[in-house]
Amino acid sequence: MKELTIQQKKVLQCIKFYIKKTGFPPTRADICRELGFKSPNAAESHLRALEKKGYITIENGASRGINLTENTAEKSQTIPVIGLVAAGSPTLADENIEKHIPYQESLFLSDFDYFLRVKGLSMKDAGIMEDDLVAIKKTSEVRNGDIVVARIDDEVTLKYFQSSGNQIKLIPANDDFDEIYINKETEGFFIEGKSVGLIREN
Amino acid sequence: MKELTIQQKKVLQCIKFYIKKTGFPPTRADICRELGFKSPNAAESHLRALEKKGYITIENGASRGINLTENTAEKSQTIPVIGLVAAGSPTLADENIEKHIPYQESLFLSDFDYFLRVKGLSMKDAGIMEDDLVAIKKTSEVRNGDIVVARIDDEVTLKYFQSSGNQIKLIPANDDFDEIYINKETEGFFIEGKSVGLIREN
DNA sequence: AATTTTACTGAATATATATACAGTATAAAT
DNA sequence: ATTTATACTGTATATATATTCAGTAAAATT
Repeated sequence: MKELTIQQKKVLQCIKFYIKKTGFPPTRADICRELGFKSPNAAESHLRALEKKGYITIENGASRGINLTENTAEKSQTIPVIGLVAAGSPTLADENIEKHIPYQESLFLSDFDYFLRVKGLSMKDAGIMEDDLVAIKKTSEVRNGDIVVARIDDEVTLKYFQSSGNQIKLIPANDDFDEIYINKETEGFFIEGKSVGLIREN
Repeated sequence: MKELTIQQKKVLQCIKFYIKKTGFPPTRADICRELGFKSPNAAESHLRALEKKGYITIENGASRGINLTENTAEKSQTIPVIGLVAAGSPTLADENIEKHIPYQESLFLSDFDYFLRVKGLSMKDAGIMEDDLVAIKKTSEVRNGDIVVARIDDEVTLKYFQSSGNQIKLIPANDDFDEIYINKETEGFFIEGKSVGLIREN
């Protein structure tokens, strides 16, 4: 979809906000009032631009006849589920995506970017079992004690994070597994994100 | 909320359908067209009746200024979260409800009735930790190996279910806890439901 | 260098729309 | 028995609203 200008984005935001607030779309005059325009034609032309770029549809002749396009309306988005394969990075590349599941805002306390399908039992004492879906927020800002998605070359794992200086410890929650020691500057080492929630489908 | 007449229900349904179809509420004339009325005042009076009964609000002077009330709009339903208190049944009585969280259809494989907030670690080896939310489907039809919500008098617990004949075993997933043996016909024993999923909010 | 797009003001207008008023008739509530 | 609510038709109208036309000016594209 074609990119919007800053001003067009403002108008689109204004429409969304107005619908959320009132339950019905704004008139040209309403948009002018909200954004400080002095002519209804300012709103009109922006609306036609948004229509041309596919963000809204306009029912000609109808009052408040603005309809947000499917892509535009943030109804219930979907979140990708990514398999935790031993070899291969958990990127959002299409070939790694197992499926999409409907996403509900405020499902967890923090927002997140994708679900990781857990393989193995290395985190079982943390209550993370095989086939669980762990909600991952993409970030490299993690604290000691966080459960993180760490990549070492092509290997991806879910572990407790513990650092002191340049030394990083990746700690499993299972006595049958060993801790991993690694240096911050090690080539091929990267923190993909951290766990902010979990779903078990049974 | 006050009951609606058949005709008023038709009008309300018409409004909902119109919004779903077009993205904005209908005019009086639109309602007349949909329902075969010949006077805009027919729609007008029905709208005022719906307003009076609290199903919609009307912004006076605004075109299409109809807004569905919170109860009326079937946005995303909410599911109650119930605390697993040692004494006290996990019924859906108001005093037991901790909060409501937004519900997304097909979040789990099966549908469910409420979330149970887990206290204690008696099921930790099953990956069920303190404060987890276990999705419970109300049913007494459970199979061996199911994780069930069992009530014994006023005590409510989450355990593995195992039965042979009249003998029932409630098995914890933690060596520090003991199995519970009980008879099917025991007074005060009841299977409230079974677990069909889990959410951890971190 | 010429054209298109963006980003408006300002005025004018046809029409879409809410809404009031005048009736008619039946059912329900007080 | 009387009032109120339901369920409309039919007419009328003030105004809310979309939309066109005439401009101005800067930025982006071709």
